[in-house]
This record gives sequence, structure tokens and C-alpha cells, in this order.
Amino acid sequence: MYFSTTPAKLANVRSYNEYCAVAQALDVVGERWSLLIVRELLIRGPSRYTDLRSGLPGIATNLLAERLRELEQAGVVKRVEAPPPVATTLFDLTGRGRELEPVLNALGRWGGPLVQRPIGDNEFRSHWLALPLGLHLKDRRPHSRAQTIQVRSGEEPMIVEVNGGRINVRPGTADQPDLVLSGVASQVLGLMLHHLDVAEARKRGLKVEGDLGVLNRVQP
Amino acid sequence: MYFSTTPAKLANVRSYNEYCAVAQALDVVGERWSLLIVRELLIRGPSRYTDLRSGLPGIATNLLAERLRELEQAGVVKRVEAPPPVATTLFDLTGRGRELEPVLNALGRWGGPLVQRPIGDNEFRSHWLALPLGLHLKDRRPHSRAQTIQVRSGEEPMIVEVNGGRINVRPGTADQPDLVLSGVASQVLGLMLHHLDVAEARKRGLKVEGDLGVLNRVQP
DNA sequence: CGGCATCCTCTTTGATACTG
DNA sequence: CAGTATCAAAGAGGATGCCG
Repeated sequence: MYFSTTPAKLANVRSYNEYCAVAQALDVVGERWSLLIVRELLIRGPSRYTDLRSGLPGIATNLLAERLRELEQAGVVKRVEAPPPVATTLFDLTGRGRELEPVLNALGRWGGPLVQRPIGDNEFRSHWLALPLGLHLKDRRPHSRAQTIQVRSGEEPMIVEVNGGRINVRPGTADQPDLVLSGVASQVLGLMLHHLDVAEARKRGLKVEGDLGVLNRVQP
Repeated sequence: MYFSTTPAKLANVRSYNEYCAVAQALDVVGERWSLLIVRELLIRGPSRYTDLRSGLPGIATNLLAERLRELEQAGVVKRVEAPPPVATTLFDLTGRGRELEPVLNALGRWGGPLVQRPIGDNEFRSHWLALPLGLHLKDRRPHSRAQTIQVRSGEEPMIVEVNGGRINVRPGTADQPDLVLSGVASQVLGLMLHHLDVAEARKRGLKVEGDLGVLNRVQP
């Protein structure tokens, strides 16, 4: 007997078995949670297992491990060993994985209208703001000085930096933010995407403090 | 007792429960088969249940019925009653459903490289050709006269019409096709997408008959 | 026939507990 | 922290039956 110790339990992904690019794409990223894992890695960059878990509320830990293995095998995700200070394994997208961004964008655009009103009992994570802001907004005054908006919504404060035509969203607390928004995510988004004006947003409980000018600078 | 006869089995779709447009899009179209049903309706237009089944090899009939119901409830699919000559119910996309085309396109683009070589035991349906041809090709001589390519691959002959800048793919047999391609789908695609030249395609068993000029007219 | 519903089996998922 | 192990519940797949 000369068996490998690893059972032949690899590449055990269900397939549609179709000669069609859409179906074969779904063979790779169509299973439950897969595209949301890609979303997390797109927003956060290299991430620890635990951070992925916290960005995917409700995922079972065995499923996260399994999906990561499958995505790794498919060449979408890679493991990188972090240098000594942290000394843990990080998960990151491969180049091929990053090419899924247009898929996520298309889904995000299509899902936008669904997310308008009812926040209900939905889970929310601050860093998710990066997707709609990056997708729907541009800096319309690329030659003005950099400005920052401090957003306090969800578990973790976020900095929205508007500079040189780009919008950058990252966790953190700004020293001298031009504008501070505090409140639930739907109203932060409503205001920034100009579905709500300042008066309306305030009436609904959003705290808006500072220079409102930066809001006109970010436009669809 | 005053119960409705229909059990409260509606809107019984699993949700990620996230305040995130991508997650909410996936709540609607992320389940197995859903996006492939949308693909069928995008390619074929209004379709009978049985035609959908034949375009989704391997789907269980109860699953098709269930997905159609869910998609209908979500406003992606609608039922239309066909006029007396046929007198059957047809399924069609709503406007909202048709807006999923960019999602399918993004997935198709990403899946393109996966589909390059191995046709293997994959199922194939002729009308699937419409997706990659429409996605990757343009008519580079929009002012030339209309030309047609007859494709014989899979169960059903297809007409590829090149005219006025557009590429149109539909089932049927052309009277006087400018070019006839007969063989397996991977080589038809390889030739038309210019991954294979004519000599190479012929060597691999593709029958290429007629005016080769039309091939230069369709370009990425 | 076309359009499902039912029944059954098998696989996947989700929740929780446990481990190096 | 980064997973594996276990197990009940939900979902998928296949066969077949029903009804206009």
C-alpha cells in the first residue's frame, strides 16, 4: 500500500459542467460566501482569518476555511506569511482574484437600489462603506487640497479622504477632519450619495459637523 | 379557523442579512442556478419552461420552478401568457432583470480564460455562443453589406449575422451564408475570437467553408 | 405534451465545541 | 489565533406522478 495521507478530497467543487464562461466562472466563485470573501479581500487587502470572519457576519468557521481552500486552489486567493512582527498567515487576492473587481462592481451597482431604505436588522461593518463610495463617487475638484471626512458609523471609525480626483476610504481617526458624520450607515450613504440633503439627513438623526463644502466636491 | 390554503412558504429565501449592496444582490441572484436562468432569458428572450430546462442541463425540474418563483417575487422575472397560437406561459426578464446584463458580462469576461481549452465532457448548447460573440466581438466594417456566418455546432444550427456594427446571433439556417463553420464549439469560438487561425482550426477538425473575409470583419 | 408537485436520498450549510 | 470535528437542519438532485 502506498497511499497519500491526504484523502482525495481536493477539487471537490460542484460544477455546472457547461461549456460557458459564465457557468465556469460560477463554478469557481458561485458558491455561497465566495464572492463576499473576495469583497472582504478587495476592500481590506491582505487579511487575517479572524478579520475575515468579523467582516462576514454569520459565516461558519469551517465554511470560511473551506472556501479559502477552494479559492486558493482556484488561483483566486493566496496565503502569505506575514513578517516576524505579526508572524501570522495572511490571506490575499492573487492578480486573477483582483480581476473579479468588475464582477463585484456590477453586483454592487445592481444591488444599490435594494439597499436604499431598509437597514432593518442587517449587519453592518464600517469598511463596507468603501464599496459604494468608491463605486458611485468621484472627486470633482481634483486640484483642490486634500480633504478628509471622518465617518462614525458602525464598529470602527473610518476616514474618507478626497484628493487628486480619487476617494480613499480607510479605517482610522483623522487629526483635523474637514467634516464629521456620525450616525447610521444608511444616512451617511444617503448624504454622501446625494440622495438626502443635509437638512433631511439631520432630521433623521445624522450628526453633520464641519465644512459642508466637501460634500459638493464628491459627486456621482 | 381561517387559514389560507397556501402555506406561508413565500419569500423563503436565505439572506446574508448585510447592509451591503453586493450581499443584497447575492440574496436575490446568488443562489444556485439563478444567474444561469437569467443568462437563458437574456440570450433567448421570452422562453417556455421546457426551453429553459433544455438550456440548463442538469437542473432538477422542481428547482427550476422554485427559482422562477423566487425570481418572479424579486421582480427579476415575469410570466407572460402567450397569445392563442401558442397559448402557453412564457417567462421573461423584467426591466430590472435585464439590468443584470452587466453582471453576466463581467462574469463572462472573467470566466473567458477558464473556458479556453478543455471542452471535456462539458455540456454545450448552441445558443450559448451568443454570449462570447456579443461580448468580445464588434463589426469593424459597419458600412459594408450584411454578412452571415452559419455555425453548425451543438444541437441546433445558428446564424451569426454581421451588420451595421452589430453582431447578431440567432437560431436558424441561412439561405446563402457567406461562411459556414462546422465543428466543436471551442474551435468555432477559437477561430472567431482569433485565438486560432484558419489553418490551425482546420487542422483541429473544424470545417471552414466560404468567404474568409468576414472573419477579419469581426474583431475584439 | 407543458408545467409543475411530491417523495426520497445525498450533499452542503450552519451552529457549536474543541484543539495545537 | 487559526483553524478542525461533530452533528442537526436545509438544500440540491433524481425519479416519478399528476393535471389541464
